Amino acid sequence: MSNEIKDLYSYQYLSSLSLYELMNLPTSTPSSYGNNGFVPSSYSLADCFQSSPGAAYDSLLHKTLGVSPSSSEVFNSLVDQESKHDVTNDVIGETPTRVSASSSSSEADLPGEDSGKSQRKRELVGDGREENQNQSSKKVGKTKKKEEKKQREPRVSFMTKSEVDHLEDGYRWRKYGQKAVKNSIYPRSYYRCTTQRCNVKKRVERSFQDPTVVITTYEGQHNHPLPTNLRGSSAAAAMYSADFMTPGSFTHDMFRSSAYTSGGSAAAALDYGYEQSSYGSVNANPNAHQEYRQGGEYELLKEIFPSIFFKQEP
DNA sequence: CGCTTTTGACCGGCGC
DNA sequence: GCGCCGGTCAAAAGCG
Repeated sequence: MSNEIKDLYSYQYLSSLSLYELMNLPTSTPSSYGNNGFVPSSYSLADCFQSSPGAAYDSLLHKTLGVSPSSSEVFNSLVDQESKHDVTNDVIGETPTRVSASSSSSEADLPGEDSGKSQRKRELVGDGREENQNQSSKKVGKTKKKEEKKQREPRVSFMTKSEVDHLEDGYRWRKYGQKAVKNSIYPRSYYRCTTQRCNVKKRVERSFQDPTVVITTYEGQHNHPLPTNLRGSSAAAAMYSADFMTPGSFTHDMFRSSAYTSGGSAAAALDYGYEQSSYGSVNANPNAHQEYRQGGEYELLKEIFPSIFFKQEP
């Protein structure tokens, strides 16, 4: 894990990138980039990645940083790294491979987190949640464990500039652990979705190199809509609910709304590690602090890769 | 009182 | 085999 963090820090961050800017990314390569700023109203980042994720990233870098060939290497190195991993495409559906999530591998950085030990506890106790986890980690044999690893839920990590560690994303989370992070003075917090039979997890940690940056990693897919009684942001809840009703209907306007609602921005990366993460800085509005993280990043990701974030009940 | 957070213990995986 | 590390558990404490 420490190596991954080092890798992450060695990557060049995207800077000054708002969601709105992301929305305006062209789908084509940088060479064809430059249509006088015209952007279709229904344009979405999902379109961008789905049509040509690599080109999208190149364009993104080109547009936001004013660089192209050298910074493209940043992305390429990510791709190379990712190509070593075992990507489960049936889980991620339409997710493009170059920015895809993986539900597996990462054996090195993430040892089986819900394997034998969880069962041990389950046998001793056993509440509703663990009963659910039982479904995914019932078998304990070594081969089963390996299979389990391969079937690990896809993970999505991204970085966000925020003053608060735990960002409001519309769902309710319960903290179940906190660990010191190696090579970092900031701890990592572990959260679980509080909804019954939903075992989505997320990890939150603050970047050691840039303390203004929060690294959030989601794992798993919610099997339920967003809670309507979202604390602190009924507007966000309404937006999320609408989003839930019409997955994939994300439009340019919605994106813009989301960006401004969240008061920030995020550039997402999918994988099981942080090495693919990049972030965009929030707009430099000193008065926007209280509006931080009303939700946005997660919804953004959910729109980009709906199959990862939302799993319909059978 | 019910829910959430804190925190030390514990476990499995992995590298040496 | 041993130690390190990431992840999880669960009792206790905190909070509204």
